[in-house]
Amino acid sequence: MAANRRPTLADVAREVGVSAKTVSRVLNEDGPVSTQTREQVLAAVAKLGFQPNLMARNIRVGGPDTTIGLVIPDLGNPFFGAVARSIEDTVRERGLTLLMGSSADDPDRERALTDKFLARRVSILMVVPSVGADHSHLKPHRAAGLPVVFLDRPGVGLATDSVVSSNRDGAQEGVAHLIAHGHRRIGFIGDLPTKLHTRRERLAGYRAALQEADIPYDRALITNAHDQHGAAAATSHLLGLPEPPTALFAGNNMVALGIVAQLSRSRRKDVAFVAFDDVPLAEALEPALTVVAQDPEEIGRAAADTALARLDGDRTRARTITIPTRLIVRGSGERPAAAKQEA
Amino acid sequence: MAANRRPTLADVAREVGVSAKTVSRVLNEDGPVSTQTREQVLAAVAKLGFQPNLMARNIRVGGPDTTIGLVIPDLGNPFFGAVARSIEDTVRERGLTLLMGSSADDPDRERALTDKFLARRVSILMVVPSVGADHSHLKPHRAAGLPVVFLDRPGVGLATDSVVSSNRDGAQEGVAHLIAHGHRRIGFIGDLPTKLHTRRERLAGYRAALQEADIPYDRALITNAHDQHGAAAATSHLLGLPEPPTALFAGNNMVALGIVAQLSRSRRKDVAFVAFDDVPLAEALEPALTVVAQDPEEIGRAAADTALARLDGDRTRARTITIPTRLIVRGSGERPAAAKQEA
DNA sequence: CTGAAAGCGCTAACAA
DNA sequence: TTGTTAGCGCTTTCAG
Repeated sequence: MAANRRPTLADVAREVGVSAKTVSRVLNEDGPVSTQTREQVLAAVAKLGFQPNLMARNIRVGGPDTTIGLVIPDLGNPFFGAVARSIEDTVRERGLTLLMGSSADDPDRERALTDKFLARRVSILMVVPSVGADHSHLKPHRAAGLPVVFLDRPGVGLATDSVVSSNRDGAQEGVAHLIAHGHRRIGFIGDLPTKLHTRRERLAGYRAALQEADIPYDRALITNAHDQHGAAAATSHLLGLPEPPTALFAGNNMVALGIVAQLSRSRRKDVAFVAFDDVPLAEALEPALTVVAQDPEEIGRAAADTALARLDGDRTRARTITIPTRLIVRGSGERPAAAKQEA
Repeated sequence: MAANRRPTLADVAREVGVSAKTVSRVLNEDGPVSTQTREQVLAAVAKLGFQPNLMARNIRVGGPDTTIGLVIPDLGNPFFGAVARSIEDTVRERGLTLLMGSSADDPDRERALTDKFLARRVSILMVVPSVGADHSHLKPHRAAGLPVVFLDRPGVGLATDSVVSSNRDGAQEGVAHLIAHGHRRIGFIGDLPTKLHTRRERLAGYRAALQEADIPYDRALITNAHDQHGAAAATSHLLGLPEPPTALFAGNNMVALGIVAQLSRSRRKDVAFVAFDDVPLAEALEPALTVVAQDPEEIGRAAADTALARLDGDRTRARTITIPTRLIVRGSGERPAAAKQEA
């Protein structure tokens, strides 16, 4: 229990025989200090192992803390990991540190996290909104100048900046790719819960592609899955249908992993496949996986840039930034459709 | 510039017509408060949108902040993402929030981050040590009761808890698997920089396996790579050798991705392959990828449990916890060795 | 160039 | 059950 108190500014001051304010001046390169005392102070700081208490400083200065609060669904999901890295890279030179937490897509956990972040007086708040979450409680904070940015999905109850992928267009392009290769029965495995913005948008893109090609929409071909395991089950289900699809479209990276695994296990090389969001080793699969790639780096950078601009006084109206996706054709979308396709 | 000051405890108190301390009591469920005033206070809190300033509270209470500082090499690496998730899951119920930053394996950045975390008075500090970093500056903090845990690698200059994988044994097991299938020339592609603890340990395991089988160690078969791209180049290099290896061993997940990609591009199905650390879709590759799997969940949990025990007063001596790895045989290690193998 | 006093938002300790 | 005073560690303000 050697809980010896950590040294304070006063301790350093006493050590040198100056006032606390002088030490403060040295440390913050505030007012003028003689080289003489500066050296002494620095020496004492080193000797005592003094670390200024940032919380005390912030309290006094009154400004926000130099942190940026980030709420994502899952710290372990590589997509959000990549977004977080990009945010950090962008804000680092401004001296901001990341305060992170995962919501597990639960509105209550999301609220608990944002409340904690607000209590810490973060400089910026970024949230991947959970389904069912309402964000009107953030209104006064935004009004008071706190930059709030929604990531990956729009928020509810608060008009603020958001950064999303071109979900609808991207999905449409991916499905059109399958259609161009002769497929007319295309299974869709989207996110769960089905109310998820990304699930809706990507399904809309799917439908748009069908419509464009005059292919009727068959509800039986639409399923959803929350994780890799569920996606594998959904794949089995779809392929076991009386009139099974000849191609599959994955609504996100986790679903893609599940589909690939299941197709591999069941040795179904005849099923064409396009995934939304890229996955590692996509190019090493056989056939290589064609994807609609998102751009997590750009999403993170755009979010951070927008937030920093707000911090710098940008008071223009809230904007939604859409980051383009990119169809990467690698082969899996080109497996021939079954012979029974109609003209 | 509507920078209207955020409401304080005093504002709430004034609104209700009570003292600040009474509001404080309500919010912290401290001393007794009449139901009457409690209601009024709560109403005022809601009306004003008051959020207690956690920094001010911490200053006064004197204790550490309810955060846990975590320094990892790269927020985008799924392995560390999984570790972070596990840590968060373990500490959540204690009310601790994650403060994260990536060091890019640069000692200076690592130091900058730990200093920031210390200045914030984190409750716990967890670090994946960079090569070349010295941690003796943490000594007084640890002595003062701050739990410090090293992750994935041991730290330098500070005796404290650390949690690592069974790198040596795991690598030995993986390489022995290749040897058991007839391979005698096995290429090793490890981490960069070569001083990395994991690189050394895993190479030691590689050598132990060779020795066990009386296979001479050939330095020409040892390379290293920092990322996927470098690993692909190293693969080409090894396979272009006058006496090329018939099997490869990957020193980490990123290297594994690079090797798989390169073998795929060059259509080299004849090369056997085992990787340290699992990767997504390993089972869907052809052949499926045999790996020495790490257990990031368990690493995170062990680290968090240890740190929490320290926080609760555990003063036993520093321990190193080794989390076992597990050989997952999926096929890629079993490709037959080239015919020219000697007895 | 340096110091003393006051105060940031909150809570511990002691009254009332 | 409630209020008052003091002070956490730091910086601002104003004097020396």
